[in-house]
Amino acid sequence: MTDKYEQVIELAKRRGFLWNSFELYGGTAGFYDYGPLGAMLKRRVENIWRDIFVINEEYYEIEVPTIGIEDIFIASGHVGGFSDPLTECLKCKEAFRADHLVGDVVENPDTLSADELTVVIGKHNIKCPECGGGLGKVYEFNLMFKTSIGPGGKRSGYLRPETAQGMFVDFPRLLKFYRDRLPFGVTQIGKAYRNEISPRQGVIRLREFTQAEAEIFIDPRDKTHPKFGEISDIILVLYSQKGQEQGSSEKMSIGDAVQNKIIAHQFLGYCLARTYQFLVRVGVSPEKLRFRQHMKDEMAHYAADCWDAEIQSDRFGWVEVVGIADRTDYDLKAHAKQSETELNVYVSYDKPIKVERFAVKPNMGVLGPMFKGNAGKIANALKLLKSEDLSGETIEVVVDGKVIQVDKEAVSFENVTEEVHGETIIPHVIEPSFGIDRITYSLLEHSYFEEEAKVEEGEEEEKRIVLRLPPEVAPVQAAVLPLLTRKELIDPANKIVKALRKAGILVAFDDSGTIGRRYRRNDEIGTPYSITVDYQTIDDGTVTIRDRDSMKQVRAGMDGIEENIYDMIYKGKSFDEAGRKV
RNA sequence: GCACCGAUGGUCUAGCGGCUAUGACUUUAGCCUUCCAAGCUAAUAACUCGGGUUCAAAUCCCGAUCGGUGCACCA
Repeated sequence: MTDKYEQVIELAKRRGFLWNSFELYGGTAGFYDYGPLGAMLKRRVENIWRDIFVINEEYYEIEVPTIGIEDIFIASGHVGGFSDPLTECLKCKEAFRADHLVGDVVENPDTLSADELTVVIGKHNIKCPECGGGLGKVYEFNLMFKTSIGPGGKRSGYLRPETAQGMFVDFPRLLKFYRDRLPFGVTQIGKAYRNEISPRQGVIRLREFTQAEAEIFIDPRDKTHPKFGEISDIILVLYSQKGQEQGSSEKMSIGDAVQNKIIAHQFLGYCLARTYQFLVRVGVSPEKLRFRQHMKDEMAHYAADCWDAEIQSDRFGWVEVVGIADRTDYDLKAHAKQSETELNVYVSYDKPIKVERFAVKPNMGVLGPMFKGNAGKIANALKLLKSEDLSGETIEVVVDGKVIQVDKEAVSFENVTEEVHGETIIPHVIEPSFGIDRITYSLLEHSYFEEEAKVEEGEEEEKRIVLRLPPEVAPVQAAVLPLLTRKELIDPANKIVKALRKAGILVAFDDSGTIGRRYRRNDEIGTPYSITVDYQTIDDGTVTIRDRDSMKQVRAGMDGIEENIYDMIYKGKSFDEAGRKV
């Protein structure tokens, strides 16, 4: 079976985009190398992501270690949730928590190691609860790569299973950086690691992969977005909870989807729109892209709403490439608890509100001489009393476990009206999380075309492989080709190469083989423009520029060629404007 | 992790116990060539790894690794 995955991977290997890591030693599943062209392609994808989220949304990028300390992942739930001892039924293959199975026969099963659990299961002859079959050896199931920090192995560390936690942990610093105001966002592009039991599907499921994530901290009472109007007309294919029950997706504008409560709120809708724009810009086909809402039972319990961007691939069907979730205040609360530090924001009201409050005022002039060193503690205790505590003849407070009587003279109290200017809240987090490797593979697949090509009538059609990458992401952006291997053509070609490089364009010079072969070579790696130097160049200083997709050519001046090409790549200048038709 | 199938130059492939291991494409050097791959000459380059059977293993057996598919797991 030759499917598109195979064709794309074959091309990727052959031309230096992507291949299995450690091939020299036989390879290891779940790891892929990006070759010279692949690394460049991926970097360009990341830079477009930066353009959208870092530059245009002003969600500054940070970089934190890929190794995290244990506390972080205790808070995030990865330590507890991702390290269960599992055993499988040898007959029906069902997997079970081994510690749960031995719960009736052992005091504290969670303290036992996998080997010990295996022994217990054997000794008590515990069978599969489903079918009564025998159970296999118990193994630890933990998605995180564990390591130790420093000598002695006393401190545990983990390779992060997602980049998100680093941004939550830095919340107090980031809040200061953004001058104590909501909303603000922060991003990170980096590696994450999951020790998958059996990674399959090539580059789709990796043990080491690149995530681009944004964590946007917003006021939970206001989930509108100031720029919602810019994107509310964008039409997306939505595969909502309801749609999934009915088995159908629908096209709908983001404005309508938020209006009809299909998407929970504006902020989430806004993120969906920017995600759509990003994916299409890097080369994903819009007709092979949809947004699927998580079903209630698959959504994390804390999440308010969650949508995945899914891309259709030839072999794997719909593949999740982006997750966009409203994570509420779950993460900040978890880290606040684990670190015993408040993680919240003081939010001012538009107008101060008036609040009536019962206020106790201890008279320090009396309390001081009376209680000396204890006076401060007693005063604090008094402040907590309610009006009924103060109505009796004597006032009693408890300090350090002792009941102390305080003279009424020493305390005054009244109802006061106070102005309150704001309150402390825990922000909610909106998290768009991108799988860069999956996106990079997907755009390769969507760009890959095999077609029958002929330039002129009467010629025989021949197979042409072409990667229709957007010029902006193409790893090689221009090829400079002397028509023949002659010095008088090579010299001007070298001049053009220099000019293009100076303009920041990645350019490849190629004078090997016939011109046709060189065009094909460049088609295959997605080079959008080829510049050919011929004998007319010597006469009148013009060259031909060939368009990868249409195979059409225009004639344009050698002078200013770098600007000409640059504008086509980055400024949307059309190929027809680049020169005179030939 | 289980079951089944597979693994030969960069890529695709022939090979079914006995050779110097097919062939094509690619690549490199040169020739030819005035715009869409394969005209000429030459060169480079492979049996996944480890064990076993045999006089002899790319070929048969066992194991490992990697890849594919199904189950399980995962998002």
